[in-house]
Amino acid sequence: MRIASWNVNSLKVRLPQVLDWLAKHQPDALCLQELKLEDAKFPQAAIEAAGYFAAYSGQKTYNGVAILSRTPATNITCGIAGFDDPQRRIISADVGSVRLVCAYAPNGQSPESDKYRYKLSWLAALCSWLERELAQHSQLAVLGDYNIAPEDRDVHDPKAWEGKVLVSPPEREAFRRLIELGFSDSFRLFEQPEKSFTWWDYRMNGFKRNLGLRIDHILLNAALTSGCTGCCIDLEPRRNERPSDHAPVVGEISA
DNA sequence: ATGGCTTGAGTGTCAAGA
Repeated sequence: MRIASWNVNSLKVRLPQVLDWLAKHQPDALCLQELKLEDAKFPQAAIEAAGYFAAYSGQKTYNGVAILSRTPATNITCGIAGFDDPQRRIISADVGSVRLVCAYAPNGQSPESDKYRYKLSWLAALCSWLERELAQHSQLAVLGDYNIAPEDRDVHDPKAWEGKVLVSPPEREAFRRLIELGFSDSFRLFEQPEKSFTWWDYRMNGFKRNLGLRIDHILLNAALTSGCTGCCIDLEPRRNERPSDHAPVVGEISA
């Protein structure tokens, strides 16, 4: 089974690229973040014409998440149970035998910001919720934009980024707590090129100079980890005209 | 140098992203 995650930074703008990518890679499931459109404007017909079902939770202008799948998703739920949040950042569903969680973590803006405090409380709520989800699903994968670069090797210039949002110790600690629930960072199960990133700033030719961060991740529970045969970042869509600033992450699991 | 691009909103120019 092929599963993938992609922050598209506006599904309206990126729809043709998403359709191209689906046709080329034929994933069993694709988790999307930052749709930036309300549900009434979700391009359901175009997705279905491409051979995919869609479960989505959107809002105007900001956030918004979706799970596209070749077979219909079931048991669809939105949000983090017990965490009241108007921001549409989580959608979960069963696809085949696997429970998928599509997540878009808050950016946090800067460590001094109220948005940073919201990010940390959101991550804490995610952690305690996923602990309960792990107990209820034998095969659980959490895919998405975590807005956290877990280690210095996930940062193009660790010195320049030290203490900043996306790499600060409290954020990395929150990511570590997720892993310690019993997940693997599937990308690190395999040998990977140095300076592998999933996001590059639009400004200053960030992609061409590979000034990036690895902030999009596929986390797998133990059962899925043992059957994972690959995880890679697809750089190709980042070279498109009008690209998203994020690249897709693709995982291969036996499920 | 706290900028730089891109998007959505809305039709000026700003908020937000990362």
